[in-house]
Amino acid sequence: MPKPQAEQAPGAASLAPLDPGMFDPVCPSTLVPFRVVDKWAPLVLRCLEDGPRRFSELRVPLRGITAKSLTHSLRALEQDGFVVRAEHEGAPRHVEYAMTPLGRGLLGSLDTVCAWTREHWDELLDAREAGLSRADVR
Amino acid sequence: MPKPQAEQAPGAASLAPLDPGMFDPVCPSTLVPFRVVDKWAPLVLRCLEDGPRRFSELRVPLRGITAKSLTHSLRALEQDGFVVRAEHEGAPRHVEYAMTPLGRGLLGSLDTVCAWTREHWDELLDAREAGLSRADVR
DNA sequence: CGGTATCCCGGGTGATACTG
DNA sequence: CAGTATCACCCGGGATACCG
Repeated sequence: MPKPQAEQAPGAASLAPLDPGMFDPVCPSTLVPFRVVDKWAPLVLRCLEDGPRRFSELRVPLRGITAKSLTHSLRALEQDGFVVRAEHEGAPRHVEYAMTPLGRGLLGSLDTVCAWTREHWDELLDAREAGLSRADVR
Repeated sequence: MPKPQAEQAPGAASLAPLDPGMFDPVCPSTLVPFRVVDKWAPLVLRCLEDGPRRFSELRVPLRGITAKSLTHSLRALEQDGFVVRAEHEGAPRHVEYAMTPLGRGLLGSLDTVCAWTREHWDELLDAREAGLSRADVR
């Protein structure tokens, strides 16, 4: 485990200074990069997979997300270059969000995790059940 | 995007009911499985990569983690079957934590994300910088 | 050594209302 | 339609103190 970096406040996953190459055990954002830690961001990204979507279109599959949270995630994803915002003219207003190549790449790499999860789904469930019953005993 | 499942409180990532195969846009835990959302858990797992470690040994690389948080993460990882706890006898007390095959598998799949991150590090930094300066303008 | 038990704080999240 | 503004709440996480 290389070089535990000194002064990195954990939790400052979003705009923290970043250090290439090195694994910093204190900063989750190096392990699970950037917005992945965010509650909604990965899901928002996923929803943009098949093409650009409008604000209100995004709210449908992400049931329960508030406008505020969606705005927040979109802004964050935009700042990190995973998503682009395009404002088309006309009334009523029309705004579209789309994935960038970078966003697509991130999503792709996340897919391998998803794939692993699906592959080992039964083991995961079993292990958890076992873990829970053991917790009962204690 | 298949079947948005009805009643899944987002945020209940840890012990929520899980649905195999399907992608549930409301539950982050299907995209980023289980403990990955947790702040420390992935890092704890990472620290166990090279072999079993004791409680206090884990606290070294994870600088700044409190005993409470470490305990919490370890318990969670244990419950989900990613880690095993072994209590050896003798005074002073001696407890060791080790990865299970499942844990190793999860970590492995996470590694692909890490690899992607490292590969695209420069792009990530550039994109973010661009995003930030754009944020200034607004 | 390997933890618990408390207290406390900040922010992430939601609910609701309002606006260009 | 695409958001902002405001309030309010919960709880993850840290600090500190204590225990077997």
